[in-house]
Amino acid sequence: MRVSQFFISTLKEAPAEAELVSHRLMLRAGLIKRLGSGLYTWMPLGLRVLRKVEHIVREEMDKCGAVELLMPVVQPAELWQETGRWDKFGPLMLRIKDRYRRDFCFGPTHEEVITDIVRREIKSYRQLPLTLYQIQTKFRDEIRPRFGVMRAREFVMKDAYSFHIDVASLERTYQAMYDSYIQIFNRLGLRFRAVVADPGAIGGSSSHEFHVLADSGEDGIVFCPGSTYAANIEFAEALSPEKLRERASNPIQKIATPNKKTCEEVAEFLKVPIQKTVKTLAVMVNNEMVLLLLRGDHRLNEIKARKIPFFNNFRLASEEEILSKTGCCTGYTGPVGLELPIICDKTVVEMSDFICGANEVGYHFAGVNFGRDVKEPDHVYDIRNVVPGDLSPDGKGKLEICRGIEVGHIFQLRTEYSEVMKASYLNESGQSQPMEMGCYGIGVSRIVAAAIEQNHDEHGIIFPIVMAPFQVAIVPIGMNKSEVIRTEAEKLYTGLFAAGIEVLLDDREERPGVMFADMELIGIPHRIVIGERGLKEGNVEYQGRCDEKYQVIPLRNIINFVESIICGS
RNA sequence: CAGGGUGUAGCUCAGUGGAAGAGUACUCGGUUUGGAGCCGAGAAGUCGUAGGUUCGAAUCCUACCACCCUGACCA
Repeated sequence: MRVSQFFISTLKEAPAEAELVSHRLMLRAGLIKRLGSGLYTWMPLGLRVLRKVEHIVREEMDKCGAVELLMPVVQPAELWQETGRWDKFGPLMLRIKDRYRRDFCFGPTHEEVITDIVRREIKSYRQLPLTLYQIQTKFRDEIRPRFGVMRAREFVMKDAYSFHIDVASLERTYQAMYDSYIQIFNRLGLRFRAVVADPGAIGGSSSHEFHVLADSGEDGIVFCPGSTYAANIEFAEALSPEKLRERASNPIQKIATPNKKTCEEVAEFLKVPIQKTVKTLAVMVNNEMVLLLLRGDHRLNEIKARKIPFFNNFRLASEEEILSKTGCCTGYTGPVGLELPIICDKTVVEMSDFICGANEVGYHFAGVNFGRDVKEPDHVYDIRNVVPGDLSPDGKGKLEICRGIEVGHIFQLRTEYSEVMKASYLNESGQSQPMEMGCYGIGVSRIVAAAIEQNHDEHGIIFPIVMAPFQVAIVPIGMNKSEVIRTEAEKLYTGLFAAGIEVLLDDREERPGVMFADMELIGIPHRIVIGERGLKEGNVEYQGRCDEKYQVIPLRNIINFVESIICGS
C-alpha cells in the first residue's frame, strides 16, 4: 500500500476527551474516530489491526474444532422473555421497537439465540458435542463508557458456545478452550494471566478470566508469586491473617474520639494500628437491619456478601435508618449494646480487645471482646476483599495484587439455559436430556486497546508484529527530487509486496521527520529508509520500532533480511 | 443515576458586555530536504441549542443538549 492511496490521519495533539494512553494513541494515530459516547468508527488503519486480531482468534477457534456462524445483532424480545433475562438484564440492554411496535434488543450477548438455533437443529446425542462461534458486534448500554474502545458500548466480540451430552464432555471442551485462549494471547504477544473468576451475571458454575496485565486495568488480579494461584479480586478467598482469638486482656472502655469517624482517623488519633479497629456496616435485608463487621483496614466484597443466604438484595442502610435503630449517626456505629443480627468477617471473629464505634457521637469503645461485651456473631463469612500480604488459599505463600484488563472469559453454563429453553437431545436410550453448555468470550476490539496499553513509548504505538497494520514501512528521503531514490523505493516496494510482506510505502511529499514520526506513531514494526547517502554505497537502512539505532544493509539483501526478521519474530 | 467540569476553526486553546482570535492542521507560492523545517499569502467558526436581559451578548440569566471526569452502597 502507498500512503498516497491509503488514508492516514494522524494528530499532533490528542483530543481532550482521551485520558488513557491507548485511547490517546489510537485517536492520534487515526485508528479510531469517536461518533458518540462509546461509539467508534474503525478507520482504515485501525480496521487492519482489528482484522489481524480477528484472524488469529478465528484460526485458533477453527483449530480447536469450533465452527463459525454469524447471528443477528437485533434479537426479538420473546427469546429473552423465555429465559427471564428481558427483565433481568435491565438498562444495560438497548431495546428498540420495530414498525409494528414489537420489542427487540441489540444483542448484548447471544446465549438465547444460539440456544434457540441448537434446540431446533440438534436432536441426537450423535450430533454432540458441538461448538459454534461468531465474531460479531455487540451492544451494551454501559453506565459509563470510557477509555475509547476499552469500554465502549458497541464493540466486537468473539463468542463461542459449546453443547454436550454430559459434564465430562463439557469439561474437555472447556479445557480445550482454555488452552486455545492461552495460545491466542501468546500469539498476540500479550503479557497476560488466566485467573479464577466469579461466574457473574451470565450464570453457571466454573469460570476463568484472561487478563492483559496493565496498571490502567479496571480489575484487581490477585496472585501468588510462589504458585499458580490467580483469581479476580471479586472472587479471591480471603483467609484470616489473625491467629486464633486471644483471651480478653483489657476492660471495655469508652473513649472520646471527637470528629474521628473513619477507622483510619480513629486509629491515628488513638495511636494504635488500624488492625485493632473494627468497622460496622449497617445494611438492610428485607427491611431488617443487620450489622456487618469488618476489620478497619478491610473493604467489603459485595459479591461475596450477596452470596450469604437471603442477602442477594441487601443494601446499605440510610442515615435515617441508622439513626432510628442505633440512636446515632454514621461514623460511630458499633455492635455493642445493639440487639441486631451480626454477620462477621472471618478475620474479625478472631480479634480481641478491639476498637469500634460506641453508638454515641464522638465516642468509640476500646477493649471490646466477643462473648463479653458483644454477643458472639450470628454468622461468620468471608466477606472482604483480599489485601496484599494475605495468605494464599493454596498455602503456598503470600498474595500480591496487580491490575488487569479483562480480554477473555470462559464459563461452564451447565444446563442453565438448556433447561429453561428446552434445548434437549435424545440419548442412547431414547430419553430426552438437557444439553450441558459452555460459553467462551473474547473482547476483540478491547484487545487492540489492551495491546497498545502494554506496548507503546513516547513516540507512539509499538504493535506486536502480528497485529501491526503493516509489517514494514519504506521511507524514501527526497523521493520527489531524486530519480534514483524513486526508482529504488518503487523496486523495493514491489519486491517486498511480491514476497508477501505487508509493506507501506511513504510516497508523500513530506519531510523525513514527518514520515518518521508518523510511522512511529502508528506503530509499524520495521522501517527501511532509502536515502542518497546510503544508496551511493548500494545500502539502505533498517531499523526496528524498538531498536536504538539503524543497521546498514546492502540493498540487494534487504528483502531477504526483512523476510528473515519477520519470520523470526 | 448522583456530584463536578467543559462546549469558540479539523485538533489544542485564548478571549468576562462594544468589529471572532492564536498555535497547529489545511490550500497556494517560494525556499529547504535525515527527525514534526523556514518565509509569504489564503481559505476556514450557527462561539453547543433555544429563550431571556441589554442600545449592544461568545461573555450575564434560564432551560435543554452533547461530551469528559469522579462516584454509584466501604460510615
